[in-house]
Amino acid sequence: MPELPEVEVVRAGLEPAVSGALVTGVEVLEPRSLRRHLAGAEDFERRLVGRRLAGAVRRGKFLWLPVEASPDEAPIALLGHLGMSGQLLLRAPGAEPDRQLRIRIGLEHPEHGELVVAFADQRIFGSLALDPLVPTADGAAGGLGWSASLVPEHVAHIARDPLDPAFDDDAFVDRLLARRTGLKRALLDQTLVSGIGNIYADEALWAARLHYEAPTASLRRPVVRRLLAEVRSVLTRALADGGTSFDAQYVNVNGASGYFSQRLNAYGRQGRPCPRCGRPIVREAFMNRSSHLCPFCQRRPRALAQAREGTSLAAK
DNA sequence: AGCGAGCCCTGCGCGC
DNA sequence: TGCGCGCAGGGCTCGC
Repeated sequence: MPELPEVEVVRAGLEPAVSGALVTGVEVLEPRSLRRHLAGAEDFERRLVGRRLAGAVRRGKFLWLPVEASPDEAPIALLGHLGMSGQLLLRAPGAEPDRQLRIRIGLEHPEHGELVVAFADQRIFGSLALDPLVPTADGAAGGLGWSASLVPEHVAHIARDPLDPAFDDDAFVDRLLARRTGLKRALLDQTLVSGIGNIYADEALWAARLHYEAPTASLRRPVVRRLLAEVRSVLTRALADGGTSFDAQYVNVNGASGYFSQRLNAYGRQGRPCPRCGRPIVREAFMNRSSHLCPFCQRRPRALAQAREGTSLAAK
């Protein structure tokens, strides 16, 4: 579910509440939400309770809360990924349990007093884990929200996102042009560029008038640069609106929805008019998901169209 | 290198 | 009303 803007809203909401807070208790209600913490729930709880959290950091769709350094342990962080339906909520200690509550983390903050970080997740594709921090490959800060050049081990292979000051535009363009794949597939590849999911890929492609199956190798450099600018633009605008909420699945740390769904031009708008040309937006199957596009504004590349015709003729 | 398939899951809305 | 189906903001692993 949540893509970069939604995860950033959550990070920004957590930051003031968790920075400097002591972990007073951990309650694991659903062990499957720790599937990426291989040592299990008991280990997770034992190593987290009594530790102090140092902030909230994000790279792409990954979020982590660094644990304050201890003299007898290598640096670690509480790593979270929301998957398709995960939420991190800030609650008062006595509050009613949230729907699909999986893990509760009790905190004592020097200024804000007692509070609870509740991890709720309908589909259990998301997870929390304690992960060792390792140095970043480029020496720059690990992500947004913290100056240390450290990143959780399980995030080390994830590319920087387009809102990261250390994102290298030229390197991204070079790497994308070197791929032999379809354009949307490349945008969704978190090892090439992170933070983009199905919604913002469709929105950026619509804005740049590019077809999702355009072969990456066929593109010209300025076209890729323009696409990157559109990616940044849509991520930034969505963030300013508090993210995209279609239902109660995505909410900020206080349980409130974002408003960017009202500004979507292509995603989820099949059958409705393209805001640019008025012709209907269509939905097509793609990677066991969907792509939404305006077939007029976003023409299928000719070489690909011919190949398709060839295939269908051959099939007859 | 890249891709498709399979897997990890729950719950909602729809048509019958 | 009940049931089956398709659908959903993600990502990891494996075999080809």
